[in-house]
Amino acid sequence: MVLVQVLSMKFSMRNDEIMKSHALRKNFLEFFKNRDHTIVSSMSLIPRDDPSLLFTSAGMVQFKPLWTGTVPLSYRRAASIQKCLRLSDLDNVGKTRRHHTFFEMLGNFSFGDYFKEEAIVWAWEYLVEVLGVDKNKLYVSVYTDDDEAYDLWHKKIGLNKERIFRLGEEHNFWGPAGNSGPCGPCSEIFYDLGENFSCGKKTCAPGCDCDRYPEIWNLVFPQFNQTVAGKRLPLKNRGVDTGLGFERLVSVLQQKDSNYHTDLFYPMIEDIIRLAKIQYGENPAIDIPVNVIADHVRALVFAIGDGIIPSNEERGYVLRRILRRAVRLCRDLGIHDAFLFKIVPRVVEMYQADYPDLTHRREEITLVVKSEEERFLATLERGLAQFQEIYKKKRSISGKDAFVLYDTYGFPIELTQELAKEKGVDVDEKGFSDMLEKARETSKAKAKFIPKGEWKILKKGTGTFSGYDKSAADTEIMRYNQHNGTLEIVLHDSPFYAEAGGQVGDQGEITGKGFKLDVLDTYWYQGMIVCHCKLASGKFVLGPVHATVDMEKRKESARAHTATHLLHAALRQTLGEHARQEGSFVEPGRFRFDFTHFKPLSNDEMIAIENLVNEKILAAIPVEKFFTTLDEAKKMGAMAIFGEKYGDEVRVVRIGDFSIELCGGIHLDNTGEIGMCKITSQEAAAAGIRRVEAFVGLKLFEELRKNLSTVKEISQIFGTEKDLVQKAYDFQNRLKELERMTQERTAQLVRVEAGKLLKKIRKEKTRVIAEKFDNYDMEALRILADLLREGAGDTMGILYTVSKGKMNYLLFVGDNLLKNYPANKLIKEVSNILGGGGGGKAHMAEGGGGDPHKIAEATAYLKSIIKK
RNA sequence: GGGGCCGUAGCCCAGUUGGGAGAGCGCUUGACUGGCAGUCAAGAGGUCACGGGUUCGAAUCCCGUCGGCUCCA
Repeated sequence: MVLVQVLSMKFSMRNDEIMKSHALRKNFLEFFKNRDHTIVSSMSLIPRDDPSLLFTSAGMVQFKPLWTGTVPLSYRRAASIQKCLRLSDLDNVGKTRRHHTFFEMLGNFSFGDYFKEEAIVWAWEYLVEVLGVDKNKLYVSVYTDDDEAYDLWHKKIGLNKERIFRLGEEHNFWGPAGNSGPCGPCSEIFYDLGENFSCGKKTCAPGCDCDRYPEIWNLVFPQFNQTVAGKRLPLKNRGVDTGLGFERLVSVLQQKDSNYHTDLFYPMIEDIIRLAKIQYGENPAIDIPVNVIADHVRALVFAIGDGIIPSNEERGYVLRRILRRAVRLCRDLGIHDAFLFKIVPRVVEMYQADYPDLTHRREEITLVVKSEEERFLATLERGLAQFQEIYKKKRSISGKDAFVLYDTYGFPIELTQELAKEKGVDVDEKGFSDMLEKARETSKAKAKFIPKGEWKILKKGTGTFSGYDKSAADTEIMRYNQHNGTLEIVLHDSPFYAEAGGQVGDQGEITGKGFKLDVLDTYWYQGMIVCHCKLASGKFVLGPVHATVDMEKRKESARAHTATHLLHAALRQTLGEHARQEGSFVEPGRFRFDFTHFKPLSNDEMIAIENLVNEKILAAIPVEKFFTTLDEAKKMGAMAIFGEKYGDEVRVVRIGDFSIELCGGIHLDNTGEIGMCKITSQEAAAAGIRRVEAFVGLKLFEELRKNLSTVKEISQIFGTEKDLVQKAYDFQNRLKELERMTQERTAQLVRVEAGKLLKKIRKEKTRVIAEKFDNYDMEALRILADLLREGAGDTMGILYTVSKGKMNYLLFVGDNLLKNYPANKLIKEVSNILGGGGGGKAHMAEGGGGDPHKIAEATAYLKSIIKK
């Protein structure tokens, strides 16, 4: 039976159709399905429960807990095609023919089932028998002392010794994805593209960095579990983890000399060269940027498709970097406007058969890419101006300048170098990279909270979540991790809900013999629910513990969470089916909700949505929560968000016939418990994505009470409850009017006063005056001083005012005296005498403080110096 | 999570080491012109993001909060 299947497949591979990537994906999964493997669909690029991983970076990521035994096995063999995103090769992308940021990884897996023999036999069989790959072009490697694998290749497969290489830890020991987890020796299969692709070194052989021998299939034999500290412990379900690089495989089968010339990329490249009006395949200086752009756009499409939005932190930031790198390369091709977004529809078209979700999100992805491109172009423009400024001032660009441009203004170092070259100056590259390195160090030194200490394992297993039905538990600690005064704790029976689906983790306390821990947060880590705790009292000792969830906070969280479901349904009903959830953040009493919609909500829409939500609250509809299969849930019309679940079982939350969603979060039993829901703000979260914030329950009530009491207070001030807004405007206008009038009057008054003083100065022929003005502010004194300076250029004087026991004074100096007696110098002496402080400009200075009785003394001083 | 830069009129921004809140564009009104474009003149518009502190005095200095940009993890 199996044989027939293989033969028929082999036959069909002669057909060109099956060499197309789409057919190949199916073919691979079929092959392993026929060998009793469960086909598991690709996980999102956002790993579900591993905070140590930024992206799904390998096919095995979603299976990690299956080897360590932290999750019960629902199958022992699996095969998958996994979307992956890897940043570690970013700089290699484009330089080689085989590195990518985004790639698909085909893989077959065994968890405590088959081991090296089947893995090797099937891999060989699939490549040679089914796909008809020329076995004379294949080489393999094994780990230094892995004789078992060596013998299998040599004796079982019959491979010549010249074709088997023993390589060291660097090549043939597969470290864990992230900083811990399953790992083990591996055996790789290489394809020889021929001498044309060789680096030409004598040492060039499988494992070489150059393009000649791409590693197409890596067969890993996980048998250790690496701890954070780097210790390797035996793995519970040792097995097999293979990764067949899809792009490389397709390239071999379609007999292309580069991954970029396969049907996984070429249609994009055709678009790029057509739109940019350039020639491809003649000049590496053009080909390489084109290839990289194709790679990056593909990565962007899949990442944004999985709900990641370019931003300045974490995953979003990585995305931003990828996009910006592509935009910069566009400039090398002479493209200065937003361009990448034009390629997006092609990617969707190429991949939608196997990734149907992309189809629904095409417009959104395009828009996100476009607006992010435009944003970066603006950043570039700013940086360009900044560069010109620095250059104009200094005629050179130091490493520090380059770093500031990069670090503060986001201006790529490559562009700085290009611009500097045009100007004929050098950039101190070493100085730049030194500063970057230093910045990296300081950033790393204050790294974040992922358990850093060593896990102490008291009992094997992951523990379970029991908090759907209860708020407290008597239980025991399965493992803990103590580090710098904080404790990470995994409970056997955890009533604490771990952060997921936008709902924040539970808080509460864990008490034991003679100690109490505050649970500050709860999160998922490799299939385990971990409580982040701080010792509140006593001394932490092992033993039975009592765990209590802070139910007040949780109830308010549940209010907010159930309200998001109502809001989601209300948005779709009011705005249309396109209003899909993009993400949410739920905390006690309030929530944020992002959804796709292309313009701001109007006032009417907002009211309609709020009304609908509150109607459903007042209708007190029961909230049902139950587990079922994914298929069954979809049949019921449940909306699935990005969440990925193990196995087939999913949790459904249904609110009458109004809302049905897949959700693992904590919900109320009845919508009536929400109390009330009010949207408090809306804004744009990204292009095409709106964000609203809302309050619910007690927190909303608090807010309302605060607002009402404010209004009441204002009413009391105005003496009426009617037309408060109009009243406020009236007051404001009246105030302005009065201010203007006061100003005018002071000006008049000051003119009169100035006239009097000028007359006095002329009459007395004095050159130093000192006058006190009650109820004048500094503004009036300044105007007065100006008038005096105009009328008497040979005079200086002190004008002062005393109010509330405080003196303020102003020293002015006439134009003819300016040079020899600048006011800002004199005021220091004067202030010394008076006992205050002051400063200002040459013609006028101000000061304050001090003793008014000493004004005579200060005047005498001024008179004394002017005589000199 | 850790750095850097920024937040001033409707808009783009200046504000020189703490001492009169400004320019340009836009807006309103008036004048010239048969009308428009244009020119000239006058004018309106600012809690200097917010909250503390230092000071006789803060847009300016210090601390905190919020928001934007940016680099690193």
